[in-house]
Amino acid sequence: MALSHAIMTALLDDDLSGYELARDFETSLGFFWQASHQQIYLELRKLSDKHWLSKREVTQRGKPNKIVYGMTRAGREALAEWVFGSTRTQAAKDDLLVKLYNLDTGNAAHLAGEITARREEMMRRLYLYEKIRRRHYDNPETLPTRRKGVYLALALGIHQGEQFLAWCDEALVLLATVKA
Amino acid sequence: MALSHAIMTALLDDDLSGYELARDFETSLGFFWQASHQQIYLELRKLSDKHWLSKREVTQRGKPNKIVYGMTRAGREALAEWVFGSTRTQAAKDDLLVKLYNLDTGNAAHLAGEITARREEMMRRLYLYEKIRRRHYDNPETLPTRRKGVYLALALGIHQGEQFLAWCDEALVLLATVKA
DNA sequence: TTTTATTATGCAAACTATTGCATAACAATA
DNA sequence: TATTGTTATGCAATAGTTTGCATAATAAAA
Repeated sequence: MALSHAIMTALLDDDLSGYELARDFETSLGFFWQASHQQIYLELRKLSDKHWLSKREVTQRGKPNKIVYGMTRAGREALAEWVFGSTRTQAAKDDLLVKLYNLDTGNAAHLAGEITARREEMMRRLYLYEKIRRRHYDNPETLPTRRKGVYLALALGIHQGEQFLAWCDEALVLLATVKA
Repeated sequence: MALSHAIMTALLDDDLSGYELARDFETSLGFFWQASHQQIYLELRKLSDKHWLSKREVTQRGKPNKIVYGMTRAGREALAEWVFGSTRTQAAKDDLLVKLYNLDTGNAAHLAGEITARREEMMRRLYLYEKIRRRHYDNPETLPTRRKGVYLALALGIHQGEQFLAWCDEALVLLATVKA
């Protein structure tokens, strides 16, 4: 179970509310780990019950109040320990690949459409990635240690993304050879 | 929910028992969709209750009998319909990337070890992929339609895998610059 | 002033997945 | 003969995730 660890990782440097976490998870760490707000709120409560996170209510003007969570000493220790554990590779479960196993003359055009949509989505994402990389991670060797790790995650995202675009192009060419 | 669809996809051409499916899921389709035998048996029962799969007991000599499942007309229709639905991209949830966000001088060596292990695992997998590709998918344009789809899934696996190896090398170089 | 959007948090039900345990037929080995 | 390994299927408990619903404060627009 790693959602809790992903959340704690997001709280390493900043204290955040559930709402802010949910928003941030749509970008940055969320590129590598997604979660709905329901899950995040649930996990936050569990973690603060365990005393791995501290919570405090913040009064706001013009907005509803929020509950801000931050890492405790115990939380940092537990997270650091988790990093030392070993992880199994998890297969990327992707509907699209299962669907491709079902390719026939009737659905080739539909699948080509899905691949085109994925391609566009990936283009947008790569644009974001690249923007972040150029702005904050231009010279990886000179970064402070932790940022090097973040850079590597970003680099994998970029490489895999570019690879995916190339695959989409190959796939679209091959799918075009399937006559309806 | 796509485990049911992955199972039906595996049964498109051959009738298989739960045990055989579980074994096959460790290779082939299983590269893109993993499931434990418990899940598979459960899903098989659900699908045959829905009459999307037929079941029959096969008497064996020298081994316990097995229950073999096969696609029904209704199952094929439901699967074909599912292929036409649209799919959301699911974020690859990978512990390793979350761990990298926690990079520090204390865990750099450990993470390098994990990456090395992943690299070796991917090498073995690529070896398998390549063997399959050379043997069965050497000339994609001339394949029958459905096999073209399978080829594309394999091609993505190969491309992403090679990309991953390159990333591992980059990561190991950068991690080596982190002083303990 | 009613509606709509944003910020903010949560419950409950249903579904999906993992872990641990259990059984049993048969073969091969010690 | 007792143990171990392979084939074969399953239950139960727990954990994790998704979906649908619900609430409420405030701001901005219609």
